[in-house]
Amino acid sequence: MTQADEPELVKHSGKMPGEKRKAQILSAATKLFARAGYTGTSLRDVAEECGMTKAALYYHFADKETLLRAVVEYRMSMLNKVIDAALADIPEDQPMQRIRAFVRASGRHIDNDRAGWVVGARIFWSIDALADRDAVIPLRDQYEGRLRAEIDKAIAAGELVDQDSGMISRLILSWVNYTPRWHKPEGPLSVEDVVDQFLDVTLAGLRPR
Amino acid sequence: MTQADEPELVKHSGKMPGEKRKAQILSAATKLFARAGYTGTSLRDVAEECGMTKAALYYHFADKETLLRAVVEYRMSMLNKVIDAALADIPEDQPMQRIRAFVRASGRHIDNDRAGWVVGARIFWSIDALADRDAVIPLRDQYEGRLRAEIDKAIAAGELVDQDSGMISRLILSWVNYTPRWHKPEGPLSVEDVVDQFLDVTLAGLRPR
DNA sequence: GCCTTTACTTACCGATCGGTCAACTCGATC
DNA sequence: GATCGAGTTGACCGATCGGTAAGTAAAGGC
Repeated sequence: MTQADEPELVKHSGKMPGEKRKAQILSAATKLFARAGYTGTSLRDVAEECGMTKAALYYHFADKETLLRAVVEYRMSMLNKVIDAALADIPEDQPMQRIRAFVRASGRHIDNDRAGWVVGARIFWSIDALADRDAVIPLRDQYEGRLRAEIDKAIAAGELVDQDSGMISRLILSWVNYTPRWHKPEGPLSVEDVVDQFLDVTLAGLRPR
Repeated sequence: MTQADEPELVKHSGKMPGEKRKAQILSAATKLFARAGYTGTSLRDVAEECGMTKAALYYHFADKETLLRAVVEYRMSMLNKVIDAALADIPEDQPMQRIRAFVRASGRHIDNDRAGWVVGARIFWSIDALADRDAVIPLRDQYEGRLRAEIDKAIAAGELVDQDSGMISRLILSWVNYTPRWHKPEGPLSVEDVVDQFLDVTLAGLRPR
């Protein structure tokens, strides 16, 4: 599921069954795209990281853009699964608890898969010439919609001030998305810890008077 | 000072005095780096945008990295000037007002020079192979230090809860830096308006009980 | 034993990249 | 009007890019 969980996938030479190879390529591409950017990563780099030839990549993916899209689609669908699992435990009528679960699960996801997050949240959306984002946009909307729905419910229940829920969700997603830009994994606080603290401040600032 | 203020600089062919040409190149490079990224922008693109040849670029800048560094140094020093000017009007013993002035000036700066902000805040720091960031790091520290100093004063004065000022400044800079990622210039709210609203929420959440 | 499919390799393509160089233009200086 | 240097040009370099063509080793079904 995460980079850290797939150590056996790197640098494996020789033939591999298609699905396993595809997963390995996705993992390697995620890592390299996150490190050097999309245009800064060559397909030779990706192939070498997998212990294979560049030409073999084209057996599994049509071209470089398709590979990038596959990386992002995979990571975004994983994120949505994580969010769904986190919200499943919490009653529908507890929007404040569900907001916290959303934020914590997002932080945990970033802790588990930083490279995937970088590619999915930063790199993918900043490639100007990228054609056909159609498959990924619904995945992003699903993620953001989960949060916004809970904010709306919290406002309706009088647990948050009656402000535009779009603005509130963008405020929250700001520091969720920005944390890995400065956060160092080796520090005492995990990303999950940090966003939990930030949520305390933000929710306190949004409490109805 | 900003992209919008330099329309006469683009596509001017023929000879130009060195300083003016350099400013034009910086402006064009800023725009193109922001649009397509560093590796995604070729020096031919930059030269063409200026109405000159790629070879002529090398008369003004040693290489591509030097050009990027020059772009970022220029934009960061402009940002620090804007911040200094905004803080100059406000008494030293009013840290909360000074925090707001800092945030508003940052938002205004983003409104005025989005491309410069994108290159300076996003692209520059994500180029992994970039050597010698030494000239820019102090400029960034100066910017962030301005905010943190005011937060420390506000905490000491009992106007903010006694939490780690580094975390508080990172929380604030999160949504300041993240706003241009979703904000559309043609909308009703400017970046300055948005960060002003976000500051209301955040400061309310940090008020001592 | 044969044939198809899967997964891959070597060799190559044209385009473009960052960067270099000798030669040129042209206004200012004397 | 010769000189000089700032600014620029076009032609070129080796390297690398994304992508392709042709062929092959191994595995599985029949």
